[in-house]
Amino acid sequence: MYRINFSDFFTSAFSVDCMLFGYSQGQIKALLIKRAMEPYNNFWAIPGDLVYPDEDLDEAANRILKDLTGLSDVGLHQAQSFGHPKRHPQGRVVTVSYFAMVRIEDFNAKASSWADEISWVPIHDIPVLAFDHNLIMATTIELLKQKLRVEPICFDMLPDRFTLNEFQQLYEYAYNQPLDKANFRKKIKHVPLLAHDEKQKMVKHRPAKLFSFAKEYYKTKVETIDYQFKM
Amino acid sequence: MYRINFSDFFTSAFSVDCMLFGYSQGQIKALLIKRAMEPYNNFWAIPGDLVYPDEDLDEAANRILKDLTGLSDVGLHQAQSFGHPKRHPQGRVVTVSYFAMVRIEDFNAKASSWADEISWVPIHDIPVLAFDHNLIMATTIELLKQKLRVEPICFDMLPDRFTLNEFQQLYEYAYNQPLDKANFRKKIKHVPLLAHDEKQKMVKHRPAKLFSFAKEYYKTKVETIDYQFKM
DNA sequence: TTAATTATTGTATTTTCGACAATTATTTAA
DNA sequence: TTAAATAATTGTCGAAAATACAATAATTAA
Repeated sequence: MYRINFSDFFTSAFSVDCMLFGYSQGQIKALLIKRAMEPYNNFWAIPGDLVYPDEDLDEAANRILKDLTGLSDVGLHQAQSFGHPKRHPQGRVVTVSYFAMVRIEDFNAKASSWADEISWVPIHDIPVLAFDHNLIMATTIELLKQKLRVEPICFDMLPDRFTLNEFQQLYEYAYNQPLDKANFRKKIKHVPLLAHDEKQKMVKHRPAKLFSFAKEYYKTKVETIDYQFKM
Repeated sequence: MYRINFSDFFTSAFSVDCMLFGYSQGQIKALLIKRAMEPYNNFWAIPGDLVYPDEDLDEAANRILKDLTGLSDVGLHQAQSFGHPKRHPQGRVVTVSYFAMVRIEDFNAKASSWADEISWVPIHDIPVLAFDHNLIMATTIELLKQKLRVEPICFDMLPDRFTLNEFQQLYEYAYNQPLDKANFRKKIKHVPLLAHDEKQKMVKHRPAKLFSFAKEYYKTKVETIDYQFKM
């Protein structure tokens, strides 16, 4: 075991990568930015930034989110950390990845100083990305899918009022397999939904009833609802 | 938004905290070390170390594990990262926590340069720890419990040959609730176990049959076994 | 040989799963 | 105004799984 000076350890930086997921047109999409600087100029990338010396990781993730979208008070989930010594060409940068779910329609994500252009890309069609961002993306998408099974976080992506079919289609897209309508409705019967009188409009067939997620009620009852396979 | 020099970001260090879990006497235990240096001299802590400049995170975790126990080729799971600016009194240190499951009987963990003393402590009786290690411990234990539901990792803690009761008691301790024997056996009927002719010895009652986990078989079949609640 | 102890297996009821069928409400085109 | 088309919604039924509880079997210790 070799020894180096204590101070030699304090020569790295860390960053936070902040993945945003949304749902539109039957697809779950991730927000990508086109880099406007070296390294990897013009590559698509996950939005992220270095963490400031006096910032906690969660704070940094929130700052980036705010910068990019104007949103605050969004539920951020920490995913994995990545630290290959060569992952960043300009020095040792360990990155912590976060993800959050948002309603794409609710706001206009804005290209900030670090990006020219942004784009919502279906998670099944992610292009080649800068750095090790393809690895980060793939790992984080797996985590998202796991959480979708266990926590009712999909409602952060759905519009405030949604049809049961939209709800179902989100899961169909995530797991890439069709689900039976009738059975899906039985499975979600313990998820607290509010039924509205309002119905779908502008559709050329029988309109579906609209529902919304009873978030407040869920919070008080969360302990008693079992979303998880139990051993 | 304030601006600082690029080079000012490269002033932090990384550490890896490496939690070991084992199972003995009906309890899931975590390995703690008693620190033999400042800061937090004489406090119990999670074994960990700074990451070397040319090391990947996983490598560092493996190195620590090897140092501490002599073991390599142990399945390490990354948990969460923690980065409060004040979490370490001597500078900015972001830590990535890992955990692994081992058989306590299989080896003698040795106090290394950084520790006087080590101890296996039941996860339900963790004392006050150095740094923010109580937070790290609690978070990681939750993650362990989650993984126990979803992946057959408990066998890394059990002896090579175990009784079905030992298997069951591990889960009872983890979730802190009694389980019905007959029903437990039905639930695990799709877990690939090898039954041995050998039986328990030195017990003052009818000896139980011994089983072992069919790891190789499991690896080939893992795709088809569903350990998880499916939406 | 018997009491004590724990392992192991079984049964009966309820609940959920999974595939599919039937019915209902609405729009659009004839 | 009516019928066809489309999709929403609800229902049925057998199979499988979960749950509660009971019965039986195998050992040891006295």
